[in-house]
Amino acid sequence: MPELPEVEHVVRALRRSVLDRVIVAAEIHLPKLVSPSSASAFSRKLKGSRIVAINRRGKYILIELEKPNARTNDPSTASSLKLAAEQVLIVHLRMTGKFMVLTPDDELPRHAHAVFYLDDERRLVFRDQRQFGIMRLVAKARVGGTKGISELAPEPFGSDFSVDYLKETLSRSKRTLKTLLLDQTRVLGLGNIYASEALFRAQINPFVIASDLSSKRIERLHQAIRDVLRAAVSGNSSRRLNLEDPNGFSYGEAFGKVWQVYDREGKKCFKCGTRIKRITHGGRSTYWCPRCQRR
DNA sequence: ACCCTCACCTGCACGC
DNA sequence: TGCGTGCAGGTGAGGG
Repeated sequence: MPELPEVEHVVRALRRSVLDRVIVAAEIHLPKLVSPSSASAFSRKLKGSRIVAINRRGKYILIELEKPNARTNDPSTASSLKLAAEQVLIVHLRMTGKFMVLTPDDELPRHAHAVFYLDDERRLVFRDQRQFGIMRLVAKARVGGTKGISELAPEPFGSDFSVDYLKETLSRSKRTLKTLLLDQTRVLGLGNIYASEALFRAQINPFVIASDLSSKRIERLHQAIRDVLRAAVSGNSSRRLNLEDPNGFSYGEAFGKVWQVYDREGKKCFKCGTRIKRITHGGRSTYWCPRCQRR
């Protein structure tokens, strides 16, 4: 149930463990994972592809693949490598998607919806208990135009995500801050945990209407968003995600970490001692300190 | 154009 | 023990 920092950790772990490997075969056990592509077409396209880069855009994982052109029995095309097809495997983990790497002796776990056989005998497995995760295969040149990715807000650590950008964005919305922070087309990278955490850090009430926020508070919120995400990305680097260790650190329990407000309903605010509140709307919980985050 | 509600799934913790 | 309910870190379709 990853937000941007957890996805970043998955990306780094994938790089450490499968970069430069060739996918010699692929099995898709849950057709809707790759819909609207068919499972067989998807597997066929992946087969023979080398993993040449692994990146992230928002919460999407982008696995760049190169597949040598199939017509290698033509002796006149000695330079067939130049014709390598560049594809990108786009993966979104949604709530429960996870990657793991299995050695030949390992048994396939439950909910293993995709299995990629690598050229070193290992298998890269995608598990997803709730089956919300998605995979798409697109030509490299078309990644930026892919629905879902093309609408994303600027990367939170990039210069495009400026105070001015946030001011402009908030000024045009009548939604509450909590809702707006979850909208990846406005502010990128936060999920339900870090949205609450960022608002606490900025000492701003989650139910304030976006366009009502003062300049001073917008600046605080901007800083808080970056601080919260940065802390989660770097704070966990001491414990690396290891896709090959089933008992190892997984991002779900990443952080034996204590949230400031998330999941702390009824507990004392670390700052002022007031009991943390929670309400649910639209099926999502929002946590806040009614004293530190007054309206 | 915007925003809200619901749907997509499985599994776990809880109360009766 | 079993069953019902609510909840879980994300998004997208569909409708107002």
